[in-house]
Amino acid sequence: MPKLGAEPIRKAALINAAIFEVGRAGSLDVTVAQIARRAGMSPALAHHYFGSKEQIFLAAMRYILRTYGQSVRDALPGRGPRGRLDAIVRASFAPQNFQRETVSAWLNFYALSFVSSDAARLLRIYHCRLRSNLIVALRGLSDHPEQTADTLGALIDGVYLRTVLTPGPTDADAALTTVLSYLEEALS
Amino acid sequence: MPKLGAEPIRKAALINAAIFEVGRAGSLDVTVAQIARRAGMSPALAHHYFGSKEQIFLAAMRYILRTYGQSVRDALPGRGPRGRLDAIVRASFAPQNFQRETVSAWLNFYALSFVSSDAARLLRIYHCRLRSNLIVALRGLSDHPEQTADTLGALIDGVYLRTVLTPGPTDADAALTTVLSYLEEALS
DNA sequence: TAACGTTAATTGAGTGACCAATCAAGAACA
DNA sequence: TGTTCTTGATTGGTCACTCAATTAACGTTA
Repeated sequence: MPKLGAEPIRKAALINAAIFEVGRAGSLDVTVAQIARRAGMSPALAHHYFGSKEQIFLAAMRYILRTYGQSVRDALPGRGPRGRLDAIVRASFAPQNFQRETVSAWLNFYALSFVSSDAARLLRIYHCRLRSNLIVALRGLSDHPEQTADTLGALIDGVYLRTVLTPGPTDADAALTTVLSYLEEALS
Repeated sequence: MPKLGAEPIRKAALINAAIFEVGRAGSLDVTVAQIARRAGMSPALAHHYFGSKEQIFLAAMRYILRTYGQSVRDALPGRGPRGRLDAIVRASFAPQNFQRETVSAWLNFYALSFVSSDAARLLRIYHCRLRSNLIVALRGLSDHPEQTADTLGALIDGVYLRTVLTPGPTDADAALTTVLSYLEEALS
């Protein structure tokens, strides 16, 4: 049933499936066959479009990064410095970015950066951008914007980690409260 | 060269090798052959003593947990509440517990808890114990000991994560400073 | 518009590599 | 002699990746 223009649709389906499967398994140890099956196609087709499993993972990582970056950018404009700060933090816990599978996949892609230099590059870019966004937003609010930014970044990662590890439904509100309370203390 | 009493020595060597290899690879995706080779023996012997790869991982996880718990206990006695708090935090960044490979292995064993219920059990016990240790130590120092304990726990995990991801030598001092500065702010 | 060649989409059936786990057997000690 | 230690060889299974073949859409041209 070959309809033309299947490529972007198939690729998107594979990326979603990869995020879901990695998130579900809690590790990168998922087979191309699993991903392809969830995306509703044969493993051969997945290889046809992406060439290798690593390329699927990298595309998924880029997708998550892009989605996150977009939701930060959407939330930024037209507020004071404190508003910008809030926006960044809130974006980290917004529903699109805080599904259990997404967060779990995200953490597992961290691990990919040990093996793949492409993944390491993506991650470094993301980290630097988040850090400089935070530092800019913190200027004038904190006495040591850089230290506060580093603490805040680490805290967000840690909360992600614990969210994934805690069984049951993810509680975005609790996570957000933890981080915002820290900010409240740090900026007063 | 069969000398008697090799079992504990061989097991210890395998546990060390497993931590090192998992830490180095940044994932649980290491073969029994790799672990055995680093420990200076054949893969068959590793299976002989541990039965399965999962058992090797679990033993390594227990070892890390025991070492950490011991260094906390060593540092606890004979101080005020604030001293106890410091002791717990400092133990987390003490040299035995803060080698890059150890921290990396530790984070990867987190992931094991998705797959292995034994690993999940170990992890839950550790988390509860750390949390209650922190809450007790925070009583009288913080207005909301539980919230502070959760934030502190997440922050430590996050700092671990970032330490592993940052290339170059691990900087225990910087990590410690980040966490202690947070405490300073939170308790004032 | 009908016939035809080109290209995209799709998969079943491999292939080769790797790996966890087993086993039988040898070697050294008590 | 029996027990512990040790390993080479083997097995069964899994998986990433390839290939050849099929099907259907599209463009072209007579």
